[in-house]
Amino acid sequence: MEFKEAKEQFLQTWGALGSQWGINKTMAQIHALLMISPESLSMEEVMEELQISRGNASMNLRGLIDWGIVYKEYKAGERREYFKADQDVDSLARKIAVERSKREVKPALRVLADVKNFEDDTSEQAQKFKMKTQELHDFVEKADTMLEKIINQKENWITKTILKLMS
Amino acid sequence: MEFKEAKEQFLQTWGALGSQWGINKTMAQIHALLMISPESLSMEEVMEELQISRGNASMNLRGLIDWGIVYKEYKAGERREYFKADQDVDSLARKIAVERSKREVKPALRVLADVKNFEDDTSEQAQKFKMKTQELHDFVEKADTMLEKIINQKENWITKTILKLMS
DNA sequence: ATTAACTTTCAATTATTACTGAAACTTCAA
DNA sequence: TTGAAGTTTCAGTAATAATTGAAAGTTAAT
Repeated sequence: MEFKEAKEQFLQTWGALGSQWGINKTMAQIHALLMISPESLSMEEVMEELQISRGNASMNLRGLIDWGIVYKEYKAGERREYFKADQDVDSLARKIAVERSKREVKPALRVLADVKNFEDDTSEQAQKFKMKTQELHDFVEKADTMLEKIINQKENWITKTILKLMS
Repeated sequence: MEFKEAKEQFLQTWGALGSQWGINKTMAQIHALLMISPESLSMEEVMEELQISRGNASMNLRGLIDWGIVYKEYKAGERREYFKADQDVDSLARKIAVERSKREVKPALRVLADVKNFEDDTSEQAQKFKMKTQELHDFVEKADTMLEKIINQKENWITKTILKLMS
């Protein structure tokens, strides 16, 4: 395998992994590309490497910046903007987790908490419903708390977590 | 809010949460429906409650059975098959995690491990690439290991994990 | 062996999500 | 203040994923 080919395959794989875990393919690929590039890249270069349109590149770069894992860089005397990725893999994962919790889990929790306040209904169905939604709410809340605790350990959170779990 | 309405909203929300986390909407909804039903349900009943087609119901029920979180039940003297969900929320989450790791993470790991065996290339690009893909591989592997450790704690794995993390 | 009750399959359709490309917008240098 | 270099926006289009529904398949009672 040649380097170029390896790079290609890596970008593909990372993109697929990303889209399975809630980041869209292009976004994951751009991030991966910036990760492995020694120098920051211009939008033009990103478009060229990944064979994507200007619009796509622009939107997803902005997305990455919004998520706080990619930064703009201005080179002296250059008009063009350059982009570079946060080099720290840990912080990437941490940011994704926080973001997804905020956007998806928290709103769902609100609904789950609310949904058991229906008008009195003593049917078996209604009683079981109340019980189960409560259970699900508690479960999701706990899982979310766990995730928060894990990612809030500064530095090497994965290693630290593994160690603690072995005790 | 009436019970019927509450149930409706719950099924919607749970479906949305599911699809964001890699189970398709209908599958998540069927599971949720079975969770809150005091009795096991026939395919007919599932179709009726969720307003979905026979094909959809059949495919997703099978999917749930494949994932090991829903079971068939045969009632004495009845032709029809009934379905019931695993009542334990914990085990549901555990099974999803295992399944996704197997289907998505493990294959990606193989690629990440492989991708640095390209023919000699001493360019800065290639060196950085080797380094970063190694880093990503180790990261993903660690995260996967962490997940395994978490879910392998029998009973109340979330609670146990939280406790350990507080130490 | 037939048939009624039920389940599965899958080609066609529909819904959802991502991507393109060109026009509009911004910025800065002359 | 003009225009060249660059970026953003977004309506239209393409790609992907989920769903339908009808036909084929299965099962078991008669």
